[in-house]
Amino acid sequence: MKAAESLFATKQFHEITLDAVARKAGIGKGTIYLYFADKDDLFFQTAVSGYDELCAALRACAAGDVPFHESLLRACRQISDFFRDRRPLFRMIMMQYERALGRGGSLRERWIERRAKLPELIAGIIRRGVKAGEERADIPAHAMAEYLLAMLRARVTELEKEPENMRTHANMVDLFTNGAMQREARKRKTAQ
Amino acid sequence: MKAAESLFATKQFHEITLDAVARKAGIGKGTIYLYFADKDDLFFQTAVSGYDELCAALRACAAGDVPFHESLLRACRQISDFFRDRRPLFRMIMMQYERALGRGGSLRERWIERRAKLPELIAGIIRRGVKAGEERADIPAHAMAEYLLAMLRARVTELEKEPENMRTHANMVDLFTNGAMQREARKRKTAQ
Amino acid sequence: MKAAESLFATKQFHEITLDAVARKAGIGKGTIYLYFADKDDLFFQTAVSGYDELCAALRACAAGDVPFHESLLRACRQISDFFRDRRPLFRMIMMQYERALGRGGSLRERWIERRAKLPELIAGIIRRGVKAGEERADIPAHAMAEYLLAMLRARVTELEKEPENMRTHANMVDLFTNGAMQREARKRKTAQ
Amino acid sequence: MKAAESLFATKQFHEITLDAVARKAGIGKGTIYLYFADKDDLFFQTAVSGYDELCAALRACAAGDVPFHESLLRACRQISDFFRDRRPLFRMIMMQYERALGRGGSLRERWIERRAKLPELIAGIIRRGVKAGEERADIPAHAMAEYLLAMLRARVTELEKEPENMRTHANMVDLFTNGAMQREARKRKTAQ
DNA sequence: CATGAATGAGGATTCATTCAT
DNA sequence: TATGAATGAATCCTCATTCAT
Repeated sequence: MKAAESLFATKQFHEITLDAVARKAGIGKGTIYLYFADKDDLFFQTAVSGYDELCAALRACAAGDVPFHESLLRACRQISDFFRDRRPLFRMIMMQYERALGRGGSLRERWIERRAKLPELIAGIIRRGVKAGEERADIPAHAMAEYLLAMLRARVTELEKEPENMRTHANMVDLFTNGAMQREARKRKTAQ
Repeated sequence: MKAAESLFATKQFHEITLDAVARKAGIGKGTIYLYFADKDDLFFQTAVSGYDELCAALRACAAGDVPFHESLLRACRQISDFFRDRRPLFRMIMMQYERALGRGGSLRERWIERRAKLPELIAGIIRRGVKAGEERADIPAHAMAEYLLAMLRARVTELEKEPENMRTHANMVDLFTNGAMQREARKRKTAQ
Repeated sequence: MKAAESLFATKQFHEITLDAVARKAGIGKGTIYLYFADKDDLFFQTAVSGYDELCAALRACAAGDVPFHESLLRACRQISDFFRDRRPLFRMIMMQYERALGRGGSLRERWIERRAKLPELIAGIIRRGVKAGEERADIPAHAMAEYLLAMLRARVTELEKEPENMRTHANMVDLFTNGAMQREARKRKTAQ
Repeated sequence: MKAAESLFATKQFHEITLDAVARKAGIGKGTIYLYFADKDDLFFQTAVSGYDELCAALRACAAGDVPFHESLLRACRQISDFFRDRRPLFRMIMMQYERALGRGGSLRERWIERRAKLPELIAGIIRRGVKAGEERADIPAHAMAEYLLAMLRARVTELEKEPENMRTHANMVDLFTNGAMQREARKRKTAQ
């Protein structure tokens, strides 16, 4: 799986041969088929397993008894760092998502189910904020979680080339928390 | 290109044969090569062309002289509707992005350049808000644009199955504008 | 098909590569798949087509207005000669028969149906003999046909190495017609 | 060997994996190689061993002091019953024959030699008939044996689906003994 | 003796691409 | 300009065979 992941750094799924994977892993080609049903399965398992790693790490770090806002910030950092260090894995996960969208079948189901865990973790944190009366309750927590994750994704991909200080996590989470409107403008509106 | 796009609804790039494309398009297989350099090019052109369509439509609709906030909302609706109607195209664009990430080459450059146009359009709208003193200025407009687009993407994909009233555009834009914090909590904080 | 047939002279089905077939036929490997569904199909079609050739030839020669006994002898010669000249084809037909025995499916049906034609031709000749009161009627004509064909097969395979004069067609047909019992013995029995 | 034989009931040689054989036999895959040189050898030995069984059984039953004609009938029954109960073995033997035809090598020799035993046994019985003046002497006994065996084969395979009373052994042996010609016709001919 | 994980040569099959018509 | 038959490189996958345990 590590071999597959590392090769995904520079190539697309259909450009990676199992020959190459086996060579990189230092094992025989047939050996792959002892542990994976086929090429698809290898990539699916790799994505799933990496995803599970992230969730586990996140859960571990979210366990601490920290204030809600700090908790959210830490989770964002954790996720970002994870994908910064393992960019190919990030792409593999996106690929599985792509595949799940395009196609029916049990694979789709399995992935959808797996994928739900990360937003659920974030939603859990947000729910704490809602309970504490700090976060708005008119939007479902898991929807807000998805929006936050999407912003995170944008930070990692589209804003990748941006200077770091233009896209700090604090910055991003502040945008998520306080919104895009200027303070003064809000006061005016509230005053009306 | 239409044939390619429609086939992408249910298949991955490497599962779509040019035979199938030609059959669907009702033309000879060789004919494809009269208009496209190769398979990659066909898909690249298709994505680019669809993307340009969206940008053109967006520009047209953004041209009107509407208040900033309304403008933002309309743009979001436009983009969402476009991709709702042309989901495969959405996936093709994601794929080109994937590809651009993974690989160097002129294709990458060409795509990155093309892709910048949509966020730039949104950033344009946001800048109007900043100038009007309505939007915060501490985060670059194009970063905010990317964040907003990411949220939009989440709405189309991850939240697809959600009941419509949980994820209206108004709702989403409100989250983007006013943030996740509850009003009362904000008052308290401001008061401090 | 000719290439496949000729390669079958010295090799088993699973020892013949499509590479070899294509090379022998002087065509590209992919071309085979334009005309045959897969390797199995190539061999099936080849056997069927050869078999049809034999049947056609046999029908043509059986058309003449010759006395019954002579007719039978000629048919035997025709079949023997055909398979003598095309031994690999004979083996391919046996193989299809093997396959049809072992496995269900439409292939089995198709072959069984095809195969029936040759015995039916022979049975047709025998029936003429029965009608003329020359052949016994207590055994169905097509059963007798199968027995005769089996003897013919033995002549071509098991008795292949035998000196020709020990296994002439006249000889074999005489055995089939008059049986293995000695004349004198029969007289005795009849006399009883 | 039993596992190999039973798998041959529904599959061709090249469709049977040693994995399957080992699983069926309830032993490890490597164990096969302790007793057989390779896959070919396993199937060869299985065929040979089954063939030897048949010959042994036949010899045992032929030993009794029965009239010639009865002896022939019994032998036919014995062979038919044997193959009726062990159809896959029948196919394996045919396969070895096929292989022996197609290819040179010591395997071919070994098989040809082995195979000769069954016709030889039948020929032995027939020779008794010839000596007793009951069977014709103008065709070598072993050729007649081959013809009879071929008829037997036809009964088991081609005529398999036939109603039993159309293809009794008595019937078949009668055809072999007295021939296909009608009694009356023979009288006429003899009278001439 | 028995095992079964590991191997990698080997082969069927696919499909982007070409080119003669 | 359009075609689609022909191509063969490329690749997934199988499975007989080995060998360390």
